[in-house]
Amino acid sequence: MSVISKKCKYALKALLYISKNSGDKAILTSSIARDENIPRKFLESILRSLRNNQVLYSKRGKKGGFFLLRDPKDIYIVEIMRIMDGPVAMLPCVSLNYYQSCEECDEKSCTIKGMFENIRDKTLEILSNTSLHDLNQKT
Amino acid sequence: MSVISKKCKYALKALLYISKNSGDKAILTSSIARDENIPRKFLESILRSLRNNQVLYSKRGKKGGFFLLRDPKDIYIVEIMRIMDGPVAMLPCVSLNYYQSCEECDEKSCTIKGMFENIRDKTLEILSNTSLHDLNQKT
DNA sequence: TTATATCCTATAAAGTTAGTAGGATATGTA
DNA sequence: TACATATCCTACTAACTTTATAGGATATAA
Repeated sequence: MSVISKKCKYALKALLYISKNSGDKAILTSSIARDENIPRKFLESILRSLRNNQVLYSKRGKKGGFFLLRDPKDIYIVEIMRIMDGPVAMLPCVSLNYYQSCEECDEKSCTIKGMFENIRDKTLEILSNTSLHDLNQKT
Repeated sequence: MSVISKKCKYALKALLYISKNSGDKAILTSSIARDENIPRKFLESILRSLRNNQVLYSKRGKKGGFFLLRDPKDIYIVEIMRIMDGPVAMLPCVSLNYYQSCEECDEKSCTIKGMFENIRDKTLEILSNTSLHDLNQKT
């Protein structure tokens, strides 16, 4: 399957939620979990991972929670997907950020690579040019 | 990960092999397995599945093997990928052939669907217009 | 000092992937 | 008919990934 993981989907939903609701107050894991129907403990680890990757900033204790580290206009979907799910490409040997060679076939004479490179480029064009802000503009 | 399965990759390689080498003789599983470095028993089940889905025709016994049921110009990659891996889309709720609703979110107000529909369309445009014949033309 | 939130590690159930094993069945040829 | 050959079929399995859950440690505001 070429389907993204729930982890990735939850991450996107959570970031859009934070992006939409953040004023000067920190956003709580529990609020996101409640409003977006995401298992709280699972969400916790997702948010922590986004923090470890410089997407979110967090504050512990009372009045704690999460903030975006950057403007929603500067956070592109491709970054989140790579953090959560790894490669965007459909073949590891065609991935820009997570390249892995095929053991069983000779890449030079491979006749399917080209097509998957095209798909990768079309996909990246969209994912790299869509920000959290863009998605929150949708009605 | 949005990576296709090995099963799917093996299927594509096998079909390209059959497409390239088929005269009036049937193509043997063992030849494909040897030349394309695919585990024979695994390949057997892949080819059987392609036969069950009207892509291949098979003959048992001595002088048996596999043939394409259609002209390589009429077998598009999208068909093979759907048989082997199911949905092409990155979200089940955006899949044309394997639609599944999201339980946790309201599809009407979902702000990420649109982007994934765009990616789906760009991807399908390529996969639906590339045939086995097209890929075998590549050097 | 207390309530509240994140942080961290470990664990686990379920599902998927990537095969393997062993034989049943069909078919061309001598 | 006998035999070699190739697909067909079912069942099983090891490894890996996904999707969480449990239980507490740590930090912070009031």
